[in-house]
Amino acid sequence: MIKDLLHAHVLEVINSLSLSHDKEFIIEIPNNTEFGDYSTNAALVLCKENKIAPKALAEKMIKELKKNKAYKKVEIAGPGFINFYLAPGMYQQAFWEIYKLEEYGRSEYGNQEKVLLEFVSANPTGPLNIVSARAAAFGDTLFRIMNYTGYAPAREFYINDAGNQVDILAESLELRLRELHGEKIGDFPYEAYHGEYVKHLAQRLNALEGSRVFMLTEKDRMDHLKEFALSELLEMQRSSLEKFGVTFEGWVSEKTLRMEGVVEEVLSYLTEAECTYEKEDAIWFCSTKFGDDKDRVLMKSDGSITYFVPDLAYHLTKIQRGFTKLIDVFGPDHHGYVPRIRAAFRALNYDDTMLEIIFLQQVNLFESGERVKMSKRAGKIVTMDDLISVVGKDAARYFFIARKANAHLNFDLELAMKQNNENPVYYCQYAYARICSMMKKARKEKVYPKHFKKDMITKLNKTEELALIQKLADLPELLILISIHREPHRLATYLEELAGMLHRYYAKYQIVSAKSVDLTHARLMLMHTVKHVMGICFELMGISAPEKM
RNA sequence: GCGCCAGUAGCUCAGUAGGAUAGAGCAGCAGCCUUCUAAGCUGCGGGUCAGGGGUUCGAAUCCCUUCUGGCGUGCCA
Repeated sequence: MIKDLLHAHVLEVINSLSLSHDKEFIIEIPNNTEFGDYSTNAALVLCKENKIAPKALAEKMIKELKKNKAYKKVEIAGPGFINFYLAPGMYQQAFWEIYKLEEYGRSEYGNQEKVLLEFVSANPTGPLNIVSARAAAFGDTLFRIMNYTGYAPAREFYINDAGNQVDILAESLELRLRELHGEKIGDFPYEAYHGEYVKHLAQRLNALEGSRVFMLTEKDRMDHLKEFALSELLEMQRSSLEKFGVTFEGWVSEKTLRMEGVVEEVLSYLTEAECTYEKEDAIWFCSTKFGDDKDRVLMKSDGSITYFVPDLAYHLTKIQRGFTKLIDVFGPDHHGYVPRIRAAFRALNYDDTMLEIIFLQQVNLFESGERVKMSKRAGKIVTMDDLISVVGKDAARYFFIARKANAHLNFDLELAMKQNNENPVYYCQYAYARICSMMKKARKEKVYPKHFKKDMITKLNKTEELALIQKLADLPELLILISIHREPHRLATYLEELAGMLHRYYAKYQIVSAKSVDLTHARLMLMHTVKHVMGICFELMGISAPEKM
């Protein structure tokens, strides 16, 4: 918000000097405090189009800028930067604006655009693993921040409850069930699901229905087993996600889509658009005409359809439901899939820029320095529930949120189990708890003001205090940038920086002191606001804000 | 082979509409608790931003190229 004021002022000066300004200049906070509180590259950026040397231009602008008394100092530096040193009054004014807002940082930037965020969408053939946990933390946090910045986002989980994998699941369950009834089944098939959870499912079904399933015909039995396994596993996934603080506005079932006939519809659309052909008894989509590197099968030679068709149908329903931005959060193994979906959008005359895919890179699991390969089929996975019970929801969410999407992520189990302060979430939460503790003390010593008033602010003039205010002032713009670039990890960085400033401030100054009540009031007002802003950040990340630790 | 993503301190990672002396946490070393919580603070050490070239006032960031790693390249999902 301070940046906006400065930007407007610089623009005003540019206009008053009748300079052309086709190129965009920026206001930034220099990483070295010697270069002022804020700085602009305006003279460097605009010198060419105005045919004037950068330093001369900067001097000219500074002369005008200095007419505003809100600056302590405005000076030229380096090749032509203009550095601003603000008088405390400007920070204090900004602080008052921040203090007054209940939902500080909320904006209407997104214009209520309907955005569909699809993430996790794991096969319902087993418990959710660490990779899904990463997707859940990422997608949910992005949802919260977009919502806060004026978009109208919705979270959705696509349930892959039809097709091959589910059949294999049912077969695996049947084998375990037979085992339970004393049948010798020999080696468990390689393709089948080996995880312990299948045994648990079998036990549960056995307890409920005994051997009744075996009376059914082959087809009825498979359908029954499928239905049972799916509902159990889906519920398991839903509850894991809920424990992780993630809920979805929608759960869309592939099976349901198929029953509604949407899939045939899509096939007919593609055929009408003359984008399909028959080859080797299969029906193909000529996706190469639309930018894919090979054509894709829609219907296999055995008459069944590929995964692609219902998934495309699903994406089209998103558009039909009025969403104008479709964001898919995918694992890295799906990137080869994107060109064909885009191709289909183009083939059907949809704007494929509506579709945006975010790739989360994989999570590499380590155990005592050794890379562990995970495989759902082989039953070797670290589940999301394991993760939550071992490191806790807050630490786990933070761990995933704090890293940008397209970076590989190394996860060391032993390290996580130590549950030490390796995870910076404690650093942030501790800062919050410390503020609460100060307030408690202030109340106990009866120096906590009934109301915070504007004139208290003038006592805030220490470098550290103004720096804290500057940091607070940065949040609204940051949240918008996070929404635009889909980079929730930057909020974690912000929170760590804010927490660090708080810790240093705390160590250097006595906040609560009965000897100087006015100063205490002013500082408590600052603490109150920092706490409030940190609370907003925690909420946006789905992490709890502890009153004490 | 082709395609996508990545390579920044001992480790895990920030920094990207190009900005000034590349940052943080952990680990290491040395200090700081009779005073608001030491899950904290202060200081020290630690770097050829994978290598090379280019673009320009200016590059970790943009372009080209080489190397290394991961993933993809199913009538699987």
